[in-house]
Amino acid sequence: MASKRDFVSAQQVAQRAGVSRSAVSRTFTPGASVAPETRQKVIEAAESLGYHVNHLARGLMLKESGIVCLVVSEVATPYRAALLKALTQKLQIAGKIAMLVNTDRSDESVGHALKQAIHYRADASIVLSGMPDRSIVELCLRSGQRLVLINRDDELDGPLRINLNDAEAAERICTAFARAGCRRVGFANSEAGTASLMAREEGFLAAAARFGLEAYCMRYGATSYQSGRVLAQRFLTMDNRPDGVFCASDLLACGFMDEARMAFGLSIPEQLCIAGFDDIEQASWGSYQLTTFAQPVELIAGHAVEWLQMEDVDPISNIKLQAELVWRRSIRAG
Amino acid sequence: MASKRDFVSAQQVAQRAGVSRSAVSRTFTPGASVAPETRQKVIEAAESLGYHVNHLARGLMLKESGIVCLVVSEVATPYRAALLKALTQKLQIAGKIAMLVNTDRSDESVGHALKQAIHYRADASIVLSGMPDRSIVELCLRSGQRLVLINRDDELDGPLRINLNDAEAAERICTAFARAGCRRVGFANSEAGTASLMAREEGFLAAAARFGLEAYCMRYGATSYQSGRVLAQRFLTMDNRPDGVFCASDLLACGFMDEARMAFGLSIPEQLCIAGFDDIEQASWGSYQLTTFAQPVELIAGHAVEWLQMEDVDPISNIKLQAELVWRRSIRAG
DNA sequence: CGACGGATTGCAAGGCTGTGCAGCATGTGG
DNA sequence: CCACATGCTGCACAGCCTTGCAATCCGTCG
Repeated sequence: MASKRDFVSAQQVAQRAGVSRSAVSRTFTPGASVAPETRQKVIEAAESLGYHVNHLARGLMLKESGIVCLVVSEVATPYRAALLKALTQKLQIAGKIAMLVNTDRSDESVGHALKQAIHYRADASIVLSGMPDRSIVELCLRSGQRLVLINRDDELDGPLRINLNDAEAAERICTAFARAGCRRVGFANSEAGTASLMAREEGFLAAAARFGLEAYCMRYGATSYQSGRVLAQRFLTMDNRPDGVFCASDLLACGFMDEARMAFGLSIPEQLCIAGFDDIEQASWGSYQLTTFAQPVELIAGHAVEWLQMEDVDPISNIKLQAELVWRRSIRAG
Repeated sequence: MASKRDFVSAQQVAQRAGVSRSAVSRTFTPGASVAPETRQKVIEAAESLGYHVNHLARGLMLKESGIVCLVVSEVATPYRAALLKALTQKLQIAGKIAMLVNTDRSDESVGHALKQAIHYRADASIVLSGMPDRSIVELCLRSGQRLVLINRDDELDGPLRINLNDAEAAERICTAFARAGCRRVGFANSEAGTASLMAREEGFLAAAARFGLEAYCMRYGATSYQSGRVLAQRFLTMDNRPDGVFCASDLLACGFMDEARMAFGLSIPEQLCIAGFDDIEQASWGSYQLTTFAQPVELIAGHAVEWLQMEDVDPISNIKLQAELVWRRSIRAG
């Protein structure tokens, strides 16, 4: 196969157009000085030969590949997929191209991903999952690679860190539960232990304490639909089952709701109030009508990509965005 | 920013290790002849400097970039996201890296995507959505770029074409409906007009005719949950509403079910049988329990990636895979 | 002890592009 | 008609890597 590889080079175009190779290069470089006539000849020759500038060589020269590396685990998850979509779209508009690296959430594999980014001299990397090792982060920064961490810890300096007001959001849910007349509330979390997940948990429990509500917290498995069902089993078989449960993510919430209805015959929100986080598409589906906080996916992607294009950036850049409450029908009105 | 760009090169490693640049290169080329002692020195120097082979330059030399371009629209859709995940994983295992290009389903934008692939000298492109122009396909092939079309038309020669037994699957659903005692059946389709979608439609209608079932067909909007609801509205307000509906995709089916239950109070499968296609995660959720055909996502991805790695390939390569029926609870047992 | 073979190593070419610099032609103004 | 500014163009180099080829080194055998 490799033997068959035969792309047309600027050299050939130049020959065909009867000009120098530089002229070809300049034709495809915006702002370069080329006579309209020459440009025309070059474009025609390029067209007929099917020439396309080699971005590998170009990246080599300019030290700017145009590649942005997206580091993600669980791509198929609704929230991740939505964010991925927004990011790739904005990147394309900005003239960048997205490289996708799948990780298994282990920090080690995130490191592996970032090494790939370095291999391809990516202009930047955006991390949606896991937490890279400090040493690798430094390596990236040292080689002039921008880094964006979305909903990650914010220990490290250098990268842009985009986070949400998780704690406040949790507090608002707690308020809503209180207004709905809930007495005992619960927080259903996964064992992922992400910074944002933990912030929601702490925020919720703190608020519950302030409201004087009895509060329980449970963690189980991955942040998935299945875990939601298991958590429902555990919560709803308690002696004093809670009548309001905040799930750390919509997937958990969907699983929780299904289990609550089918295995326990509970009606939502009459007998049990539920809230989620993310506002994945399914949260709006008829069977769920889940009250939840919407991740401002477009905004996140927008800020990330905008930051990547800025000339100079502050070594400590933080962006805090607001997750907006989407009121549907899984919590009783106050 | 670009000014700050400063990756360490093989030159510097060589200097530090006190060897020639070739030695460095050979150290990182499997199978090359290097003395263990030299290799050790090089590796240490590389480690301490944070050297990583420049895949841009390497791709330039070898005429093999290691990049595979994935052309997708509606990335956030469950089936697409699942396929994307499987593909990126298999590609990573094969030592390739995935570039993701978002399209808007227009053939023109698919062309744009493939041009990006050419720019970066991708080893191959995998098209999951839309249908590229013949001229661009030829350009890709001419430059030695492999092409895989998943669930697309199969007019063009050169690319690998992976398809499913859509028609047979539709037929089996029709059989199941007949066994369940359905009298009037319907096919709910979107207006996307994809080859696979149309094959399901035709297969279903043909089978219905053979069974002597009254059959209706409707098409509306995009292949989405919302369209499913609209289609349900239209089907269920008919004078002679069907009692078995095959939805062209699971998303449509989920929307259809929700609308049927909530707006029409129908119980499934007692009063209405529903089937879908894709077996997205939500199809297995408690609220749906949808009987559907499973896209063999892993197999599709496996075959695609395997084909990419083959030495020589046939100009006409077709792979036909079986979608397996997943029996849940949206069709009455026969 | 000399020759020979095998393992390593360095040199230099080749792959493709962008761009500073100097030369060229052309046009303009005096 | 000449001096000068202006706008294009081509040359050559730099950027980083892989690899064929020739040279070198060392061990071993006759």
